[in-house]
Amino acid sequence: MSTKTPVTLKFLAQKLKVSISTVSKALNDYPTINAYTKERVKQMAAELHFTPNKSALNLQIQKSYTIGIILPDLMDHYFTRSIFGIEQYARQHGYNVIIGQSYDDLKKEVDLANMLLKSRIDGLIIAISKNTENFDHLDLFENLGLPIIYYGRNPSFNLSCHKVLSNTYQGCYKATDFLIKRGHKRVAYLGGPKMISFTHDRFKGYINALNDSNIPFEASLVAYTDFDQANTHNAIKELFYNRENPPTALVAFKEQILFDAMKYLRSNKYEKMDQTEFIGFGNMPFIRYLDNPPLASIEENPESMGENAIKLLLKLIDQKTEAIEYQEIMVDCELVLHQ
Amino acid sequence: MSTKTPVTLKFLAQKLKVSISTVSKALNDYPTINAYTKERVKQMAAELHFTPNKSALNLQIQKSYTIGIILPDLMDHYFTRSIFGIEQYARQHGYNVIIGQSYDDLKKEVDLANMLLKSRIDGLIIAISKNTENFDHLDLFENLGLPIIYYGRNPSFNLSCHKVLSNTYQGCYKATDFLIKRGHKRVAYLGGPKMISFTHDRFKGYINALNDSNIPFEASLVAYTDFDQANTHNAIKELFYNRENPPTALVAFKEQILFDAMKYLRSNKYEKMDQTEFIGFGNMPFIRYLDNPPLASIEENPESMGENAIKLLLKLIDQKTEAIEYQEIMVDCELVLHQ
DNA sequence: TTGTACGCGTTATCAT
DNA sequence: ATGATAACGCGTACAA
Repeated sequence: MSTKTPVTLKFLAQKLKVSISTVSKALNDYPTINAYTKERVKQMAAELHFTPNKSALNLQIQKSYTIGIILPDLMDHYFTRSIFGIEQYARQHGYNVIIGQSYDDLKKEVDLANMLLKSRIDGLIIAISKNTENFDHLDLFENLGLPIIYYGRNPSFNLSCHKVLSNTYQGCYKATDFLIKRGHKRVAYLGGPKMISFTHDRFKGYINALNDSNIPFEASLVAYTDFDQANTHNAIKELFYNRENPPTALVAFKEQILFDAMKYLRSNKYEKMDQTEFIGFGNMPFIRYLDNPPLASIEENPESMGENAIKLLLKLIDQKTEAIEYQEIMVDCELVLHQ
Repeated sequence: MSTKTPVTLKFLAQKLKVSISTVSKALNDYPTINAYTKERVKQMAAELHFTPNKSALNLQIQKSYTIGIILPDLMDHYFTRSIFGIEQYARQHGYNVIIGQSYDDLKKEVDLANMLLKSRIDGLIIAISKNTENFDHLDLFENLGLPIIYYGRNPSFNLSCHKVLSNTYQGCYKATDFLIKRGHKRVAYLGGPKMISFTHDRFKGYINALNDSNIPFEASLVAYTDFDQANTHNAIKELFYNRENPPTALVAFKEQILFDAMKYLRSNKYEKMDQTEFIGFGNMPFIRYLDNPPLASIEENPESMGENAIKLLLKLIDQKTEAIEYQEIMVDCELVLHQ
């Protein structure tokens, strides 16, 4: 009861008075092993709860059947949901998954990458931190022949790589177009941080939707913010106050930002609140708890993005052939109505 | 560029024309190795980006420096936040962390446990699924001498084990007492599923707070629900409608439930809404987006719970001595005001 | 039908 | 100061 002897093939072999390889073969159903012997071995293995040691296996087959995921933050439902898509498919195909959070900190991201390197993962799926401009820690993987999929966040600096991203352009086009079709002539766009490429992709969707409906673009209907509440309030002041013609609809970069904006307008008793319609990116689950939810959400389908990422990754892992062309997969967004 | 030779000690040794053990010792700063040799070896190792193979190390030292976490769902901020506490402390002490989601499904939980067993983790921290009544898959760990900490969810059926839990009794007492001190004579309690022990622990806190203030208990001020919206609406009808003296304050099992309740009352224009005060368990981050937030939240401090769990686990791992007494750690809750 | 021997990458012990 | 060897647990080619 006190000093545990680990249950290994060797241990089983000694107990059964056969050789180690007989035990191994029996457990792996080798046809050359006597049925009775197999029975004895399997019986004893079950009784003692034998489980093959993964480290030993990895060492032997030179493969870990493990893939790594690095992402900024599990508190962000976008990423948490993406894991669901990855995990499902990975497990079905015999792969395990190690998740690491960088907390949007480059140093943590580098540490995680090195840890995963030591663990000899077979491939990596990563949503880079917002400060990742140097890719040395990730290039190590490619140099070793380990495939990387960049997903969820666009590594603008790192052009030649596999990417799986939400089609944020299409999502923003769809939302803007939807608002126009509902009769809005004055649709505003509230963008996110300007360093993030998605901010500009979405802007393109916005402006193309306007163009396609022959609505003239008006610079004063566009403002930018980040995840700081005060900055969002300022942007909203710009867009909605001290002007003759405030917008009648708004498309926002992220629902977190949108909710700050809506709360600000409502608590300041913005008089045209009831005639103004709002759409943001995210489709967060707690929208059901809001007394006055936005008109709709742009659902980015993170699960599907995750699934696309893992599918591509496993293809690259299996394909021991020469590296295939770099892929860029875009996952379409949908509009989800709340009212 | 095409057929990668893995960078191992052997590979380095061949390149440098020294023995494998010299390389190993040089990299590990053995005092017996010539300074110049060390330099040469380290130089080459850095150049070729050598990283020791974790599987080989694990095999050799019979320890993985990895701990497993099994929890129901990363979409639940309570668990996601608990990871933060675990990760920080674990990494500081040289341990890695593997996270697995059971999605509250016993079969998935068993699969995860077996996977972690194969991976030869050094210990496990688990929040059991709501269906976990049989503990065979977890007893395997204890039989192997691997410590388990049950956390976040109370395994009522499995008495002799280490537990780290939120002190839900104390939290509910505090909230109820706070409401009483604010002048409320009629405080209601909306409990969660009756199978969950926390439901009853919280009830005890509620009723003890009443007693300590000499407020008579009234059965009609207590109702139960689960995470289904319709059931919550029914419970709220019971508590607030068709009666002379509805409660003037409510303590709810979980904020998800509380928000459903508040939205229901508000959208039905419950006339005394403005004089009624609400408190729920959770302190969810999106409360800042609500136009009418509850009075306060009971903050369960999941990070601290995670940290307590990992601290105890590492103590048990290091302590190769005979198993110490089973511990039950309670993490106190705090009241966080929103108005 | 079963057993022996080797190698995966690493460290530690014991030569040299 | 350096090198040879064994061991960790496993699968498999080859020998018996």
